[in-house]
Amino acid sequence: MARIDDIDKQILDVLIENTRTPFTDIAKRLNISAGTVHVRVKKMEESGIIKGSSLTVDYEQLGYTFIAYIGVFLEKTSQTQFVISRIKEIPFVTVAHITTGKFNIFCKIRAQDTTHAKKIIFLLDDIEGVSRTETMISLEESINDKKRLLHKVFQDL
Amino acid sequence: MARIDDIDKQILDVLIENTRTPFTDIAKRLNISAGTVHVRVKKMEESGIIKGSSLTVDYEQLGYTFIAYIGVFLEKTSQTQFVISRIKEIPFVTVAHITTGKFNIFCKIRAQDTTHAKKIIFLLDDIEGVSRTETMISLEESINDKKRLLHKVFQDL
DNA sequence: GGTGAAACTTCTAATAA
DNA sequence: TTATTAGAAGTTTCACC
Repeated sequence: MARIDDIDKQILDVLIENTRTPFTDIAKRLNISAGTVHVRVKKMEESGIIKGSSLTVDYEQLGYTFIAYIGVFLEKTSQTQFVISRIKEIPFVTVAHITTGKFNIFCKIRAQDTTHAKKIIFLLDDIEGVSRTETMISLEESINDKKRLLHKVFQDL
Repeated sequence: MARIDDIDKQILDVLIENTRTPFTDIAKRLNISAGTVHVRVKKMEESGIIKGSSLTVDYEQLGYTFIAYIGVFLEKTSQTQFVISRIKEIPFVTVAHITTGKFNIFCKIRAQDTTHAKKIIFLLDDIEGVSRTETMISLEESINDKKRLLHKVFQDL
């Protein structure tokens, strides 16, 4: 666990909510100087705690309305890394985990529609070492909130 | 599908990679003026295509090393919305979908360790209407790249 | 470490094309 | 719709606590 103090945590909290919050604003809120905010952010960037920033985009408006989770079964566990490397080549697979339990690998895909999704799933099925896949289509993305966790990062359950 | 043109797409592409890229930089790359970038970004914010921005944080460094996916089985489908509303109250559930297939609801949790995860899973199990849950622990997050999709948003398969 | 102020860069909004 | 421009705002550096 990186050693960051309470000020750092508060800075993170603000920037997680909105990356573009001016340092001068943050400084005012936390009663420190903008220079201090700047130095601390820079340090967290250097230490890798802050990995980058990204826009939150409305995929639906861009025509990407289809989300599914796909469990992947392998013929042999030893093929895991190979299959992962092949999955990385498929666009629209946005998340993939090696998991315990039912599946060997577990992915999330985002596609335009069912036809598009079918193509992606077929690509997955065709990877050497994949015995079969199991698809769970999302009917509604009820929670998807990076901020949810992040605001709670330092809160106990 | 929102009507955005090629310039908009290119602006999105840059900002998705790094929200803090100066508009003057983007302007140079695309051979347009910074004012134009500004106007276009503003429009995309107003239309909701740009929903916000967030820091990408290294959770591992913050002590959150445990990721699991949890499939939730309900006693009756009619309880779905109620259960979702209860799940929303649980911190550390970062994603939840209503799905077809095996499970009724499908969540992702991020926790500090197994003890912490156990508490979260027990909270889920205790929700009225939940008959049981099935946990898949992530051994490795091999792909988690918002940028992966985003850069490909306008690419065909 | 933190501050405050100066120097520099970027943003924004209004105007003009 | 896009470009220009000037004033406002934000960032960064640095000498000094």
